[in-house]
Amino acid sequence: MSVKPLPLAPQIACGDCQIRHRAVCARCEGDELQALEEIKYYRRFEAGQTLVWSGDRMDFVASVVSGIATLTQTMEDGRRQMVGLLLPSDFVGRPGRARAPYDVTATTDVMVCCFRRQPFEAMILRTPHLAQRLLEMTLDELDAAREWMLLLGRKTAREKIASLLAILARRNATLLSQTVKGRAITFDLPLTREAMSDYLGLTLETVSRQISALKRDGVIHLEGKRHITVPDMNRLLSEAGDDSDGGLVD
Amino acid sequence: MSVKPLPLAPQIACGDCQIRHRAVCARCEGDELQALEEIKYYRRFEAGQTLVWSGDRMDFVASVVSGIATLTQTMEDGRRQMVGLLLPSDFVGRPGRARAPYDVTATTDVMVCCFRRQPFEAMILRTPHLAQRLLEMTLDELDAAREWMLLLGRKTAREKIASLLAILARRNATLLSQTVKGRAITFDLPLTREAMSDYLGLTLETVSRQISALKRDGVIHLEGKRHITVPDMNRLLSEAGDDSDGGLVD
DNA sequence: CGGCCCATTGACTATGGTCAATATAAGTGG
DNA sequence: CCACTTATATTGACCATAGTCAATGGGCCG
Repeated sequence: MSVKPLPLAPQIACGDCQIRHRAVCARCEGDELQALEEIKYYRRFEAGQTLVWSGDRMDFVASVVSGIATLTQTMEDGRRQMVGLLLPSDFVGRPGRARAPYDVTATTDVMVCCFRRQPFEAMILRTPHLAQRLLEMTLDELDAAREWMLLLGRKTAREKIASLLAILARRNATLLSQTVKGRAITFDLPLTREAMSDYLGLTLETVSRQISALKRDGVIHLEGKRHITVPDMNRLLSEAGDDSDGGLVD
Repeated sequence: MSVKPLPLAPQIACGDCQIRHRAVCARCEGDELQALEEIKYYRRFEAGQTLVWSGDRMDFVASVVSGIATLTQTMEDGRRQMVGLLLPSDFVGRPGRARAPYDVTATTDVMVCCFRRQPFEAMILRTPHLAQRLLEMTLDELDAAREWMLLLGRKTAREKIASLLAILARRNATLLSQTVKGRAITFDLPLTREAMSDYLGLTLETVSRQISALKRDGVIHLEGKRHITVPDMNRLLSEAGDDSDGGLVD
């Protein structure tokens, strides 16, 4: 794996930032935003690079600005489980904790907005807006983790794949503010089969077989290995084992 | 199921409360504590009772004072997955959310300290200590949920059981401030085989078989159905698939 | 072209699930 | 007090789902 020097990350003003209104900083204005501006710096990572290794010292916390990263836990014998999927605006790291408990890996090219940990921790204590937003985001992550526990513990391989595809399709639809109802949805898989298997608690062979099966059954169409079309979102959702419109109404 | 009127829950002053220094209220003093005192009330539930049904309106948030409760998700066809185990000092409910996303069930007799939701939400906004403590607790829960994802996605049935027993043993040891190293540990299972299976993503038959297997292999001793002795904690931990002393050093 | 990575597919196996019988303990009511 | 019921747990026989191991295919890049 060749480690090329990365192009220096551009410094973006908070006011111009794409994730300004969804990230930890969402509720900060004026002085508060200025204070964040002073302790932040950007970093870029290429697809496949590891941002942090489990057990490493972390001197920053960060927001994902663009791209997708994953949190994974690894057992001694090599079994791996992804425990988080980080999308733009998601938060990495924990105030008050110096060591990373998971590997953080870029699955696409990723840009993060890092805040030096010490000043950020101090800021949390005196900036209620920051703590409140972080609380809200953490509660959302907890909900997502619990949804994932249901998937890992009780869903079949086919349902697991359908659930993942549904999440990606929904996310893509909201990004493009397409309507999900009715019309076909199209997107690119940002994950390899192996990453999907780590996420779903399956082997990559099972992932591959189930994707083929969903294709055979017309639930999805595939172009190449990564480009997916979902002709009928409700069909996909019912394959996922959720109530047919559960995730859409909300 | 006969629904007896429960004895009225006693009103305890915050100063006398067992969980005073571990619950959401831990960092509140003086006026803040007084404000909490004014919006709180206690409720008791018997083993087996449901505190809240998924989808119900919840007009309070709460701290578990004593006993054990569970959070479970249920699929339409009845498959169930426990997504949280609530021990004394743990928090139930989410500020800013009116409907419960999970069933909350008492597995032993339970006492909770409820805070009326509206005033509690208002208090979060103006009491940084409260928001900060809740953030910390939520981050801990998120870590626990992620640990659980590794278990659900990647561990074998035997490892799952050993992991659960290890958690219960450790918790019991800390409660009694016994040292975990060396000497044998003894405790009662607070969960039925079925609840264990819901927690572990297994069937109750598999739970039963694996407990029998651990007994046969001398990893645990059983008296009756519920009383467990762990002669060698390190043995149990290595059966759980964690590094042999991972959870102890900390 | 050759090598590498990612993905697919097949044959076989193993782990845990299903269905069913039986055991055990704790009530409940005659 | 004992028969009866009910809830909880154990065990066995069989089966299905997903895992393992291995061969093969298809892009992409040097």
